Amino acid sequence: MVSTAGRPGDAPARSKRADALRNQQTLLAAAAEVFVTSGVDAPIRQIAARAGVGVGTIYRNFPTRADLVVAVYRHQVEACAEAGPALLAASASPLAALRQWVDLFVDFLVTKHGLANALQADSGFEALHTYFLDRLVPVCTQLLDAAVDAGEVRPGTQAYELMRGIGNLCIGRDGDPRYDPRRLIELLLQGLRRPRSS
Amino acid sequence: MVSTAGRPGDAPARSKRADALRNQQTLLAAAAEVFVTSGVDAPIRQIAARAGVGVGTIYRNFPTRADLVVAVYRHQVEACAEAGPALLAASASPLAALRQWVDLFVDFLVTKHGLANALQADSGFEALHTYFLDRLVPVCTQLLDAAVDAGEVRPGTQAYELMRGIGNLCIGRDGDPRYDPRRLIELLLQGLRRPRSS
DNA sequence: TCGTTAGCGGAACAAGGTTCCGCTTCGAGC
DNA sequence: GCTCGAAGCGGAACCTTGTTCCGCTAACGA
Repeated sequence: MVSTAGRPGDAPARSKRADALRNQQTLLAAAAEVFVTSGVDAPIRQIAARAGVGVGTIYRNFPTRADLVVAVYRHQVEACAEAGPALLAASASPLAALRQWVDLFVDFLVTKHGLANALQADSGFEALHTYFLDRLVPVCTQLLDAAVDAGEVRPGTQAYELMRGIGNLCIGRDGDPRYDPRRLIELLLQGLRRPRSS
Repeated sequence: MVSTAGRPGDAPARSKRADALRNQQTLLAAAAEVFVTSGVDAPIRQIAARAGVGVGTIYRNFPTRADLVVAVYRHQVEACAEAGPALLAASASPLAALRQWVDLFVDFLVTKHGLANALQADSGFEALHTYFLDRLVPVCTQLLDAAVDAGEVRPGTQAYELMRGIGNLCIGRDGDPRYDPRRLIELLLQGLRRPRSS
């Protein structure tokens, strides 16, 4: 059920046309965006349109929806992980970097929660989950520590706990205008700040 | 979102053609059967066909799928509750009655689990759940006690626990031939029997 | 530069949801 | 018992989405 395309890093056995590879990347990015705006149940056509490809191309690369969701998941974990240090280097302050990173992370959670649905009882889900933790907790820790070192954030919060809290805040929203997780998460981040005085 | 038709027992505000009322009952029974065999996501057409009505009739009575599922749920709880004493009176032994009742209960669980999905974050779900407990635990207790009194079943098991166990056994099966909850439940009931000797 | 073929787009088909309207039948009033 | 207004019905028609298939395009090895 899981895509047979190699894990990031290993060269595909051989032969794969350059445009096909490019398409796959475009597709992953487009799917990620559409998942965020329309959920993981978004019509295939919508994703195809966003990516500017035909639906056939999606089905060729990802025979089932679960394949696509898993691939996006990996892609997002990777992107999120790489974005951490990059944001830290580029941002004016570590807290700003953390905030931007959390924003990416929230987008990613849509896919993650959709994944849980799409895979249901499928095994291999746990493997993906530990992969996710192993990869992202250190990144979040790095951002958090930097913000603490810079004196922007009070010490004493664990990355795992923060990520889990954010994850839980993102549960169960479905376009309900009365519940916007991002608002709450912003509050959470505010709460993280080191008190002005003291 | 919940059907506006009155709860069992109260006369509808006024005027409701007899055939319409009859149809509604037929529909509930048909939907329950179809839910058992095809799950709560069964096509509307299939339910209409089973009931021998047009799809329009379903939409008129139950505008959304959730309405239908909720109505079937109530209907099933009621049927299950009423079947308890009836089976006890009609069966040769209390254990046989219990066994038949559990069979009804398992059918009902399909709807119940489907309901949880259909309603998701919808409130009112808890209300239905307590209604379910209040109504059925006493019935199950009665059957269980009768079987104990008849010496067919060892004492010491609580109805709530038994029902919950059965409920949990019914989770996550989806036509997988390798997992048939009814087989396990049968084992459970066997385990309930008073040891031959002693 | 050429030929092979991987890969592409999207038309065509399938399946299910939802709406709508002309016909049927109920049942209140007489 | 008969009449007639309208409640209620069935199912065709239409819409959305999933999935397959095939003729065309263009990448790339020779």
